[in-house]
Amino acid sequence: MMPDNLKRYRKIGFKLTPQRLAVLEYLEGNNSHPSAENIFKETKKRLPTISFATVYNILEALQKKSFLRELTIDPKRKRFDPDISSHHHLICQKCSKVVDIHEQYDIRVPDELRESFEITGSHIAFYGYCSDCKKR
Amino acid sequence: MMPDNLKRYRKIGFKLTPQRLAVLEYLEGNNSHPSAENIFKETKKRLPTISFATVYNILEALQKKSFLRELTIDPKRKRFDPDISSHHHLICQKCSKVVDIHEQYDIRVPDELRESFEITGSHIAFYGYCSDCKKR
DNA sequence: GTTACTGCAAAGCTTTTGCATCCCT
DNA sequence: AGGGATGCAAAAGCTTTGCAGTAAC
Repeated sequence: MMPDNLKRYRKIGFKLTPQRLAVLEYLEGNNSHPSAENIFKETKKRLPTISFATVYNILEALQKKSFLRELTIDPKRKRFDPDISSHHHLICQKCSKVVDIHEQYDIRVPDELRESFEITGSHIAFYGYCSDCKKR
Repeated sequence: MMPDNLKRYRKIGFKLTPQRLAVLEYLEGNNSHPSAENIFKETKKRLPTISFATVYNILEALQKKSFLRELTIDPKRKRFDPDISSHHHLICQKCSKVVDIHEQYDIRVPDELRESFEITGSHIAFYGYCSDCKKR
């Protein structure tokens, strides 16, 4: 609970409740790409009364404020990423581990499509097997 | 029910039941990226007794035989694509319409990661608003 | 005749919602 | 003080499963 972070959290522009602080602190620098359940279970350790609905509320609020990104990369569930810088991901098809890929790729939508679609972003999903899983 | 297709369907190597034929024919050349519910409702028009469980069974069987691809691009539900050639997609963030992007992109995972991960594939998701939705 | 598939209903997960209470600002 | 956030429980999707009956090969 370093005061530096507190300062940043205030800038999000929403009420800083203990629940929100718990989620924010859990997400701080977290690159595990947790699911809502992961976040619920971990924050529950510090704040046993927190509810699932509150966690979902907080996650949605953080997304609206652009402090959190929802990943559509795991077929089983939504994953969340507090790193909102432009980057891509690699997911293990067996254990669902997700790792970051901070690499710049030159990907542009063909002009024909640009005319009809207004593009807002892009994301590359790489699929494979992590070191733990590839050895069967 | 053109005989040409029937021939191809036999090569899939599974029992050709009326339910499977209905799904296969619905998917034939279909580039609407339907959800399981779409597929269920459409095949039900021709085969009113078909059940949801059967549709899911068939979709899973087709994936195992590599005749169908499951898309993890719509946050709300799984989408299916009978086009198994390597290509990418663009999804409307408002109406969830998905369109194909058959364009070659040069995307490679950094070497460091290649060492630990065994890469099996990749997919680019572009996000935006389609012509119907961008005019509010 | 076998084996695999279907249909039904029920269950399993993940995510959302309504609402009374509470508490951050 | 007021408005927004929480917690609970219930519901709402989407997807999966078990199993008895059935049909494709």
